[in-house]
This record gives sequence, structure tokens and C-alpha cells, in this order.
Amino acid sequence: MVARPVVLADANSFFASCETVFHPGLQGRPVVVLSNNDGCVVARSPQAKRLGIANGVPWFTIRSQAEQDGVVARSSNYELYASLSARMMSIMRTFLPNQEIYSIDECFLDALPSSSQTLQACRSMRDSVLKGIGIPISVGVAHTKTLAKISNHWAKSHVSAHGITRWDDIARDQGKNVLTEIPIDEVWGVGRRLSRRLQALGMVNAWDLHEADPASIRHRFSVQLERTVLELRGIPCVEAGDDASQGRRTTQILCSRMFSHPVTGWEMMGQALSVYAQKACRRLRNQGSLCAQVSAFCSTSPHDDEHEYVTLHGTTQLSNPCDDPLTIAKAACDALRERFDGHARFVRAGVLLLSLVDAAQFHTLEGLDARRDTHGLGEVLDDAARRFGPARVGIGYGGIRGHDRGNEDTGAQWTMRREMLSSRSTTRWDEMAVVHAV
DNA sequence: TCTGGGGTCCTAGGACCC
DNA sequence: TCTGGGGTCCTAGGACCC
Repeated sequence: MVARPVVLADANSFFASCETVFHPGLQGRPVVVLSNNDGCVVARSPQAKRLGIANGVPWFTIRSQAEQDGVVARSSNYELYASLSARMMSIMRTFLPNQEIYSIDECFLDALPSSSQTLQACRSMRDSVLKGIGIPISVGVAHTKTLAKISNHWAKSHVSAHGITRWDDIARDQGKNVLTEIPIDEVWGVGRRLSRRLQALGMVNAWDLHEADPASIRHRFSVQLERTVLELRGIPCVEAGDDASQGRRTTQILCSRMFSHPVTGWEMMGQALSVYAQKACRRLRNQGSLCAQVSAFCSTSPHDDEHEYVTLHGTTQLSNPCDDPLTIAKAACDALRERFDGHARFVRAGVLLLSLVDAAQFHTLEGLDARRDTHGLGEVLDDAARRFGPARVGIGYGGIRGHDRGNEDTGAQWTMRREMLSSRSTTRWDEMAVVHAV
């Protein structure tokens, strides 16, 4: 028996679309969304793409031209995107079963027993998301995830598809042309490095990879790429992630940021590590894990030709797995303090929680449990954050709240630059959208 | 002046064991 | 001089994804 096809649904230019939802005046205009610290372009509206703005380019390199072209730039507003994502996902799963949330803007779903039922469900899903959230989505249907990705891409780039493409349809109509038109580096699972190596062997498009011998691909490259070859041939090899829709428990937690200004002193670095540790710790408790290892790292700019590139990292082993923010913040600082070099200009730092274990499965002798040291401080901090907003209360100097939106997270000098931030219309009472009736 | 953040999986190689 | 073989486990690093 042939397994049912898989459906890939994702938003078109998700972040840019989110910005447009509460600012309809942006409709039809070139909009770009910038990464943290207003660094790189991470999302572009169709009009911005048409202007030739590439994904990932540093904003400062294109800023003046973009502004001349009338491009509207926004700082990334993850609180807004996460909220709209949750709404979008909840609508989608009412139309098709077994939703697997793959990223903030895309999910896999199972097809229905018949092809026509599936097509009808996809159309209704697309209409409902557009009507209910105001965000356009595209849908690809195929027997493997890799082909569903390709179909979805086709749906985005061919107006005649009306946002929905079934692999079987385009394969029937276009034959191998569908795959020959896809550059090798656009195949799911083939990144920049791999595509360079494949090109050197004469494989330049998806069809070439489809025709490659799986065994020799495995031998020369990896099992992962072999799976991609098989997936292109319609043989499913990529398993579902374990119940991602329920909030997957991750195996490591990382919180890292670029600074708005270089940091040189240990005092400020300690503040930053403490704040990152607290953020990481909140995610740790949310997923019901404890961690046994805390790593911290910091580095100078790799783009600075005047100074030597410096990167430091260290790890602290905890005597007992815990989720206590005091212990973890201290461990993060301890991991780096000895190694810290007060002369370097650090532009980023991060805290990594490792050796995670399920809190519900972890028991220790009465009195030895590290989690009890602080009498539930973590829960109190989480609760305060939920009721009053993040960073109203925190450990150490890092918890001090600033005075304006730009540095709200902590009020410290090193926090992110977000100069073009839109309103968090769905999650903050004081930033709710105002509608005027005329 | 200004170049994101947070994950996963796989592999190679070393340590260690019998 | 030549210096087992095969297995497991762990870790660092590479590559990928969005």
C-alpha cells in the first residue's frame, strides 16, 4: 500500500506579511524585516524581492538605495509573529490531520484518503487563513516531504497554481522539466557547501541529483543526501519529528545575542550572561527539563580587520541537574570569568544549556535536590514575567528595566538595537491596534 | 558606525574496554 | 623492527534548516 501524501503549508513572506496585517497601508509596498540588532534582511515582501533585495544581506550595505526605492524596513517583532503563527497553525489543523509544526511559518499535515478531498481541504484552509489572519499561504502536496517542498515552491512562483500545487499534477504536465529547472542548492537539504561539491561533479539541478546513484552518494557524501535522492524519486525517508505540535522537548537550549555596542569589561559581560541564562532557564522550565551542564561563550567581530578575532568558551558541570536560575546564571558566569580577556571588544555572547534531562523522570535523595535551594525562585520570576512583562524582575543588574522600547529588555547599554519596531498588537494591551470608523 | 538566532543530525576521531 | 581487533561511548565540529 502506498502511504498517503504529505501536505506542506507555509506563509508567503511570513514576517513581512505579519507587519502588513496591522498596517494595511503597507499592502503592495516593498517591506523588509530585519534580524535582531537590525542586522540583516530576514524577510521581504514580494515587492521587495522584485527590487532585487536578497535575503541575508546586511541592512547597512543596502540601506540608502532601499530608502530611495521607498522600501519600508521593520525591526523583527517576534512577539507579534509568534502570536500570529499560533493562530495560523490552529486554523490549519482544523482542515487536515497530524499537524507537525516545522518552523514558525510552516507545517506538514497528512493528506485525506482521496486526492480530491485533499485538494478541497487545502483550498478551504488557504481561504480561512487569509480571511481569519490576513496572511497568504502556499500549499504543496506530494508523497515525500522533499517533493512537497518543491511543489510548495512551485505554488509560490506560478500564479496559475492559485497557491496550491500537487506534485503529481506538475510531474504529469511538465515531466522532468520541473526538476531540471530547480537549481541544486534550492533542494531541501542541500546547502551552500554541498551544492558546491555537487556542482563540481556536474550535478547542477534537482534532476541531476534525482538521477544520481544513491549508494555512491551515500559513500561520497552522507546518508542524509542519499535520503534526499530517494525522496526526489518519491520514496519517503524523512521521518516526522516527534510530536512537534505539542511543543517538542529540545536536547539543548541556546540563548545568544549580538550587542548593540562592543563590550569590554567583565561587569557588563557578566550582566549579559546573567540575563541570557535567565531567558534560557525560562525555556528550560517551560519544557519541563533540568540541565546538568552550562556553557557560556563570547566572541569579537569576525568582520573587524583591525583586531584579532577572539572567541572564548567554557563549561560548568553542575553537581545536580537543576532548573534554578540563580545556580544556572552563576554557572554561566563561572564558565567564562577565568578566561575573560578585558582587552578584546566583544560583540556577541551566549549561554548554552546542555545534558538536559526530563524533570519528571529525575529523582534524587531528599535534601540533595539542587532545585530546592531557592524555594521555587524560578517559578516566581516566571510568574512575575507573565503578569508584568519580561525583565521587570530579574537576578542581578541585568534585571533593570529601561525607559524606552529600544532597550526595554534590560535597560543596559549592551542590549539590542531595534529602531524600527512595530506594535505588538496581539499581545500587549497598550499596543493594541486602533481602528477608526468613518 | 552598522553583518541574526536557535535548533537538529551526522561523522570522524579519540578514549576506553575486553 | 614488526606491536590485535572489535566494540562502545563521548565530543567537537561540520552541515543543514528556517
